[in-house]
Amino acid sequence: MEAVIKRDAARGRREQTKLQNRETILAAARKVFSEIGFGAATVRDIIRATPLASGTFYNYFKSKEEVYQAIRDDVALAIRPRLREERTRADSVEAFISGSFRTFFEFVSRNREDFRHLRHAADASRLRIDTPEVIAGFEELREDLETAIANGLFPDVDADFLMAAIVGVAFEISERMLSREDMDPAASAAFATALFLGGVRALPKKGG
Amino acid sequence: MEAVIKRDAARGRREQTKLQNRETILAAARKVFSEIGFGAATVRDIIRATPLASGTFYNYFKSKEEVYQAIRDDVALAIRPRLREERTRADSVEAFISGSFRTFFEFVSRNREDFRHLRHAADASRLRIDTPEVIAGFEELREDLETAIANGLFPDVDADFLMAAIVGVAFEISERMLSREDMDPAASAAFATALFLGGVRALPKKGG
Amino acid sequence: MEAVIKRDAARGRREQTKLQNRETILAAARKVFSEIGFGAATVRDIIRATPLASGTFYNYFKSKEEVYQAIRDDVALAIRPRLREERTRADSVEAFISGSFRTFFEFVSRNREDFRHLRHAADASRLRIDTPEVIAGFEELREDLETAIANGLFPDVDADFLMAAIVGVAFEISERMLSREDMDPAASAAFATALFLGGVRALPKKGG
Amino acid sequence: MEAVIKRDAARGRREQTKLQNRETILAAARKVFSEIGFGAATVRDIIRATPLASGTFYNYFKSKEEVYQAIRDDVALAIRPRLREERTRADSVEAFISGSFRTFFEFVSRNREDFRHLRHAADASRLRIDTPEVIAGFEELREDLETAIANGLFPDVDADFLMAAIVGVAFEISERMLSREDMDPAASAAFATALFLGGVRALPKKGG
DNA sequence: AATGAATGAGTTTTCATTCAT
DNA sequence: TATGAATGAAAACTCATTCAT
Repeated sequence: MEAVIKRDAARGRREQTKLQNRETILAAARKVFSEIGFGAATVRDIIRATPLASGTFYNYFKSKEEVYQAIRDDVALAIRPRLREERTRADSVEAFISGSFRTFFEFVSRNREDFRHLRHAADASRLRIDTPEVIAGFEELREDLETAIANGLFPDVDADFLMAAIVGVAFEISERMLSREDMDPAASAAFATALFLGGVRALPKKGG
Repeated sequence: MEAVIKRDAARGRREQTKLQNRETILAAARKVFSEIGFGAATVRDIIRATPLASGTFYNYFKSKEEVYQAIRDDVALAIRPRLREERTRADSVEAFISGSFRTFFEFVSRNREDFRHLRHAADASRLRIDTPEVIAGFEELREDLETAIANGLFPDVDADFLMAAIVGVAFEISERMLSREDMDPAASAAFATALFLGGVRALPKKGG
Repeated sequence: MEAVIKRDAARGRREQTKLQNRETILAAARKVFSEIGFGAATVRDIIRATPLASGTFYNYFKSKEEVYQAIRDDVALAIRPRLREERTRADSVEAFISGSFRTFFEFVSRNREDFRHLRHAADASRLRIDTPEVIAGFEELREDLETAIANGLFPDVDADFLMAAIVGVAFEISERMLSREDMDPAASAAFATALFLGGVRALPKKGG
Repeated sequence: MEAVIKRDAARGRREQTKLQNRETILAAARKVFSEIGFGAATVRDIIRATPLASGTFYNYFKSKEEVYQAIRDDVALAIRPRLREERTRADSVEAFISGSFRTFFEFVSRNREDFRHLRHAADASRLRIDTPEVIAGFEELREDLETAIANGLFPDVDADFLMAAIVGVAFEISERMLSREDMDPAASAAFATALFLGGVRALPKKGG
């Protein structure tokens, strides 16, 4: 009886197509990388975050490095069209900047649980981890900025530094936003947008 | 009396050796972290980069995390007074912003090895551990901003968000700067300053 | 169908190997504990007394403490049903007491290796870990005593204390018995039984 | 200034005579052995339970085995006269038995804190540890019994088994007693004494 | 004699990878 | 192809003991 039950469970798992197993591993890897970082992550960690057996991992990937590459590829494939669409829609610096921040802070706000756990990782420590997705997102942002500069939308500035500034402000303000009772993504976006469009003197007055 | 003097001399030498060993370990850790990243580094790697015995490591630190915190604290302790001085001297928004960024990027440039391990190509994860020293540095910035607002130097904006924006831009642009062959702290400071004073449209033209 | 049969056969063999490995480790641990004592024994000692690899130990047990508990549980599981049967059959105080002690000392005598490590000359410490199994055995004894009291078999005494007294005498006399060349469970049982039925003045004369 | 304070603290320690250091180490060892057992105890554990430096240990003892021997010697020296006195005073089986149990349970009751911590050692495990003192006490009890038998006070029974029975009952009932709200050493002693003088049928009725 | 940091051998534990089923 | 236990190399950590002061 018991054996039969066990066998059925096994079949259930087995009936996942190969593609599903691959996706299962990739999803687990994304989770693990975002939680403890690529360097500290072990193949065991990834397998443990999966219902699969350890040996199965090696049917799909040779190492965690290969998984990493696969995630980068997947993400790039999935994200590029959306970003391209947004980018072509922006017809001004204002639209580009405010659209980016609004989207980002709303995303953070909607997925607050995913972000918050990062802050409770180790006792007094804060971890900010660049998963393959995040890095790909950064690269995409730079490409978009370069395109915008080429199109005359932006002045001919250092796209790399500008990308860094946007990313830095986005992440740091997110953390502040997450620590507040009345999380307000619109206000956060307004603050960051004003800063990038006119500097500190253009910032909204407090409680205004 | 004589015995006391002797003992004190002994203690002096001993304490110095202790301090030197601590520095030896910290230096080795800085090297290892910057070479292979924090996540991938092991305590063994650190010990191996040292002439000391394995057990000796544990006389000074409990884990690589503790070493990391010590490095961060050292750095924060070194830069905080300089930043504070710069900001206290400032009599305009321009002086406050440009002084802060100039000091910060120059410090990062001069201590590039300590900062490089914050993010390394071989390791896709970025670890930012906020030790009490680091947090205190952030708080100092906020306090200075609040004082500047009270003094009418800055408009009455959200000091918490502004602090976050400054910190985010400083750290992210530092990383970009560190990854470049021709590290140019002055240019980095000019970029960040221009952004905070006038927004993207005030940014210096590339190669300008 | 065929595949299923094959798989089940495989599982059967695998499960058996697992069980055998577990037994191999437990046997090695019994040997090591009885030779050098529980406190002084290391996981390495246990592994070394085994043809298995070091990592294999950790597939079965987390620590030597866990091995110890497993041994205790095995023993308790083996003896509990016999004791219970003996006590349930008893129709007099004499039968209850003498049956319990006879069964216990005979069991100890037959499984002397499992019990010997409870206390060993080389180790001055005696460890008694009350796993759920062992505690359940004690509770069973108390329940049986309470039933016997309710049935008028025993006077209305403190069942908790009486249980403690029986357990204490059983374990301590076992240790003495195990340390003797001519282990004599019948004599041990006669001694304990006489004590519980008539006190020290009813004890058998030495060598009698 | 700080150095001076340190030096004074050092002098305070140094002014302990050699004998005091020896006693300090022995007391620490007794504590450690009773808490984690001789086998599991390390020299480090003993030093840690001391204000002394690690090297100092080796000025007094070569190993933990040597400490153990010293404790046994000390205890034997201190306890023998008292036991001899008690033994010579007892002029009947009743006096011997009831005196022993009364003394023991009162001792346990008065030192409940020392005994209770044994039960909270490891989560669900109970440890009973024979320190040198305890073992010496057992041996003394056996000698006393043998003397009593020789004097015709006790019948000619197996003194080793009788000692084991007394010890087992004393310890197990102590545990039960310690777990009760209304700890009553007199009642515990009465129970054990009645058992040893007349068997289960002579036990006091519950609540009587 | 007292100190306590250094040592490195030894123990504990984890991990990537293999392989029989 | 999936499974998951076995493996043993390597990492993490502890310890008894020494020795310069």
